[in-house]
Amino acid sequence: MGSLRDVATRANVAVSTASAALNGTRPVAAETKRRILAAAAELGYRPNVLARGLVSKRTRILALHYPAPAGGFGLTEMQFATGAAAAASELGYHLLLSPENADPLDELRYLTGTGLLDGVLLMEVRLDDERVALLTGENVPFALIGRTRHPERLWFADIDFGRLGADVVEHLTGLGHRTMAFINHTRDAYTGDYGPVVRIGEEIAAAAKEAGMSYADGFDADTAEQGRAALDGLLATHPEVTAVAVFSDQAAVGVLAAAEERGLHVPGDLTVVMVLTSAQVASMFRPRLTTLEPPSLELGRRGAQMLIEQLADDTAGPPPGGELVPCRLVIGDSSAAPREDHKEVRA
Amino acid sequence: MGSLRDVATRANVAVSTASAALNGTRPVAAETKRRILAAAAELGYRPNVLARGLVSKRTRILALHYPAPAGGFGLTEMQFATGAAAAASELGYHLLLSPENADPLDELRYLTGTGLLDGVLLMEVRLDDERVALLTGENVPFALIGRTRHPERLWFADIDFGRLGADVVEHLTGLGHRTMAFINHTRDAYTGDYGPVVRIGEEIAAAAKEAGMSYADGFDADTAEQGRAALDGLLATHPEVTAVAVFSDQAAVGVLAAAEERGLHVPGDLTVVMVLTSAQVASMFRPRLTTLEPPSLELGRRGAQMLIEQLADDTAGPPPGGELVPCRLVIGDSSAAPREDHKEVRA
DNA sequence: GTGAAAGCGCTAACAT
DNA sequence: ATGTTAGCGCTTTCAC
Repeated sequence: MGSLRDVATRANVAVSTASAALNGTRPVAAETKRRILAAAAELGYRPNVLARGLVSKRTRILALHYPAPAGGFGLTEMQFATGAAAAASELGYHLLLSPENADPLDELRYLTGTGLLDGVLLMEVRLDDERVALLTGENVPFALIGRTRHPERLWFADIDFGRLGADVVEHLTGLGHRTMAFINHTRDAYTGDYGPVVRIGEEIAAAAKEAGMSYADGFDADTAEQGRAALDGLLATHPEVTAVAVFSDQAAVGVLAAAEERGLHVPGDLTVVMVLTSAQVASMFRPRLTTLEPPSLELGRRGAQMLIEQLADDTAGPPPGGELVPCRLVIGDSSAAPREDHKEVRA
Repeated sequence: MGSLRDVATRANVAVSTASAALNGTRPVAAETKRRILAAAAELGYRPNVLARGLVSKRTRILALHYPAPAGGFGLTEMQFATGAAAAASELGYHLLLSPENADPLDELRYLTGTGLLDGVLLMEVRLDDERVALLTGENVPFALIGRTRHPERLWFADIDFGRLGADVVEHLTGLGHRTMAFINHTRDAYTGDYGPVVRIGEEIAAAAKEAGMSYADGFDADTAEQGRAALDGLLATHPEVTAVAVFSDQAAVGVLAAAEERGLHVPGDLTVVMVLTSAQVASMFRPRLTTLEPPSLELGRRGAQMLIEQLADDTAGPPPGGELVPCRLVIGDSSAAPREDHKEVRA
């Protein structure tokens, strides 16, 4: 298929000269270079990345490592991969998918030792993710999509949860709401240590408090049935609530159903907004739900870019506070001003 | 980090013996082998895949090649990647994401010449996909997720569209419907040559005809607005229709909206079923839509498995007719028997 | 059953 | 500015 030697022979130069001409590693006379490039083109020469990597210790391959999708990935998670692959590709890198199997840590350690990778991008990062210690120990460059509890000295791209909380609250107060509730994902074994579930709850609560809104939470739900129960429970104890933010797509299905069963019109009687749901999915609900759409593609992109940046420049430390990417507010038909006579209606 | 040489030294054997012991390439005395394995374990030895690949010409790396997502990938497309990566991983292979950039064909040719890949998995295959000729010419093993117009001599995994058509029709006739319509994706520059859009239209029409149903199509839609218009147009010319199948998620939003505006109850007055939409998405509609869920993960898995199979056994030709995977019928709240007095109601 | 030696295709000193 | 020489870490003859 044509090796560098063939190119060199055809151009009447030494292999090292051909290499230099093709890579710009050292000066080559214009005429010589021309001959080499011509020979390479005629032969359809493509460098062997294995040979190159073996000696140069750089492969321009990154791995995206992710745990076994507990209950299947959603669109959001998948877009990390697409975004990261696109960014990597644009910068001349390749992205290897590295799903978790039987023994996650062992496999990751193994993979990083094979010389195949220049760095690793970690997805679905948990607050105390063990992969961080492992990669640090192995001295493998890495970056996170998401972040650990203490990401101060790490490269990471994550959602700007602070801003997300503020945006939700601002959207609602802007409409005139003075009281709201948040229905989070439940904290099971998986999500209990999963950053977004923890952070989002904290940040919305903080923003609501700061804005002087009355705030209710603790009615978490992952399924339609739980969502229905959540709204029932919520209205039983907090009948004054005029707006509710929901994290889980499925829970939102139940919330809307429960509202309808009670004769509550959305958004007339109750404003419903989603949080971290894609606009595409939010627009499938009826009414179309307002959502704060996660910047999934962008997070994937930024993660890959940061990792490559780090590879190019060893001296640079991670950006303080990482990269925080805001969500986009996409207003649907599910948010409106609260009724003036709200309390009377419910009474 | 420990090379094979280090292992050999530590075990007091030659490198070739260490290699043989680790790979089972040739008989090694039990005691010798024990020492070698022990040394490898103590050193935390991991073989260098670049060096190995350089000499053996096999890397156990596959690429998943996909065009730039026109309008963004949906969940379905993304799951091909997850499924393929999982299957590859289970069989000891790695999957490289290879998104299309500026010059798709050139890049694919380049990549296959770098010695990095054992084979390529093609996604979003078009009826006359040029990548097939290129890979055939380059003599690179490949498999398709989807298929071309003439896939007879190719390895491919695709949806069983024949069965899909039959399943849709059987579901509807089973409920008592005698007349139906299909709202396909529109055939723009992209989808006009895209297999599923073409095949699904043909197969549903054929199945309906075979079952003696009266059948209407030609009202295609990709967006909610087009979906609304499609139902309006459909009912204007075919008021007798009692059931409609829809391909596009977004179009379904419009179809449901248009039905409601006309005071048509779903499923009481009109049965609506989705085709090739995930149950997860279908369950977000209200009423929950019946759908024939595409076997996306499975297609990804089968594609990767076939490719690996092909790699292991050069002599075997592709399975005749490829692998056809059926969709799963997930019944929601949107399908029911047609009203007895249907014609009177509309009149 | 084991060892010595060659070489995969390339980059990176080191000469000239 | 160009050529020569050494490997990178491994698999694979070929001897013994």
